[in-house]
Amino acid sequence: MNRRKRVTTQCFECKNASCFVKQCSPEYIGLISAKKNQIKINKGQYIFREDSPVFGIYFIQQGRVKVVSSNIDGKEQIVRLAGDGHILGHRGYGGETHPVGAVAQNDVWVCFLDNALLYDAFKANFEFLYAIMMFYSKELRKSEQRSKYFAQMTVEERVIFALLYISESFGLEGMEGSPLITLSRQEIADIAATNADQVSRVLTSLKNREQVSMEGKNIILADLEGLKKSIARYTTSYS
Amino acid sequence: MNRRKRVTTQCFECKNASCFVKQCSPEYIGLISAKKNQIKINKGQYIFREDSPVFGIYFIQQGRVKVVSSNIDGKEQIVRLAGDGHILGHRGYGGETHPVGAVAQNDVWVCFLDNALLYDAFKANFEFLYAIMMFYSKELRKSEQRSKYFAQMTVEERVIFALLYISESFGLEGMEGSPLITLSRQEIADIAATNADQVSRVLTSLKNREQVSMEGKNIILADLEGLKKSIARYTTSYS
DNA sequence: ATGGCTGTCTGCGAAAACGCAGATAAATGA
DNA sequence: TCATTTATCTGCGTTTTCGCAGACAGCCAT
Repeated sequence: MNRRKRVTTQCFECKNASCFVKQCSPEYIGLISAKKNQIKINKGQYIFREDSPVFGIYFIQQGRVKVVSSNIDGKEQIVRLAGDGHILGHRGYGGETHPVGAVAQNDVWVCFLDNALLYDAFKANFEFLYAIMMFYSKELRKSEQRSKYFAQMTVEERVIFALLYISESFGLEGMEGSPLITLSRQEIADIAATNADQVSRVLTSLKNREQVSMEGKNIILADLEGLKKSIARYTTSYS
Repeated sequence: MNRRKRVTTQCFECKNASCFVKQCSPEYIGLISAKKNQIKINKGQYIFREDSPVFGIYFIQQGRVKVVSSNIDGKEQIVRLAGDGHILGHRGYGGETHPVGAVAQNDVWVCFLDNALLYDAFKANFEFLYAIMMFYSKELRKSEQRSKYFAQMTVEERVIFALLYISESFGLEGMEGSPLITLSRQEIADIAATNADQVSRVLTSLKNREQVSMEGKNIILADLEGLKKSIARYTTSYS
């Protein structure tokens, strides 16, 4: 279903410094370059779907991605936002199927490494495997921290958290350089674990307090510090 | 503060088959045996505290442990229950401090491997590092699955989930072989992300439906299948 | 411009969950 | 054993959150 296009960027000439593949030895970087599958996914398309079999892991070369997981009623929940240098599909690695799906938020270029290639690379490159393990460790910390926060926060606090998380993940700028959020009310709700109605209510309230302003239907975080302060009792990082 | 006692069980004579250390080469198992720190922690004592520095990882040889994380109001949340062969402190590995604390639920024996020993063992034993990475991957899946479920479930469903989780983690048996739960209302609440009052209410309701019965203040899951059925629309595993 | 489509906002009633406080039961120590 | 402490249960009023429905605004194609 995805419209996929083969392109050719060798890893050693890739400008993405944070890519995990860079942890491998030069010879292996060459091998991975040759064997990897570089794919372009158009905006709105799935990179992989929930419950699809796990063939390998994706490394984001460029683009913005949302990782989603749908619940019983078919409603979506956004588990994570990912950008350049991040990896995708690692949740499923070692399992049968992907517990989540990944959707391109704009045009995205990813490098796909299949299970066999990955296994060989892990075996031959301690630094690579170790870096990926550390990444998992960090992801686990963040995941549990987040579920701890969400269990305590009110809807308003969760929405503010979501806004800050989005701005930190995607880092867009609106007029006057303030952080800009282009996701829909529903998508914000999917992050904040609530519904679009509540997001609207919170936004109205934040508008009245002049902590956010609108640019069309996009949101500008006018008073970033004020927003951060209102959830500072929980945390200082939003990722 | 902990009352700790040195004992001496060599890894190769340890009956715990699922210990990750078994993934290492025979020579390394010997080395770890010699360098590890085997400790007994008495019931109720901390194995490590939240926010304490990370010196290494603990491997549970025998015993039951609850992993807790306290929130703003000082209330505790139980993140995980762990038993024989499980590891502790891995959440903090790679970070500065432990994001969680670990408390012995009964007398516990653990083997402590410090950071330097671990790093050497990882570097020299691909299978060991790979197994730990897979463990992280699985933990991440479970953590996110759980927070997804908890966002959707009602209080009653979360309490039932907690009961099933406890019985699966600690596997105790009461009279007639039915699963037995010895945790307090407050501890159950700490798992189900609610408070002790609500747990009481749910238990009363479950008693009326004859799905659970009491043995003193302990809980017997009289109708295990019925309980499972009532949350089957979410999941079939509770770990 | 016009009509239709989609996304957003907001008022209202209903449901869920909470917190408190008093009653009751169980466990502990002298 | 009895008294004291701790844990559990339950009723009630309050707060939070939700879901629905109608109003409104912006965007697109004709």
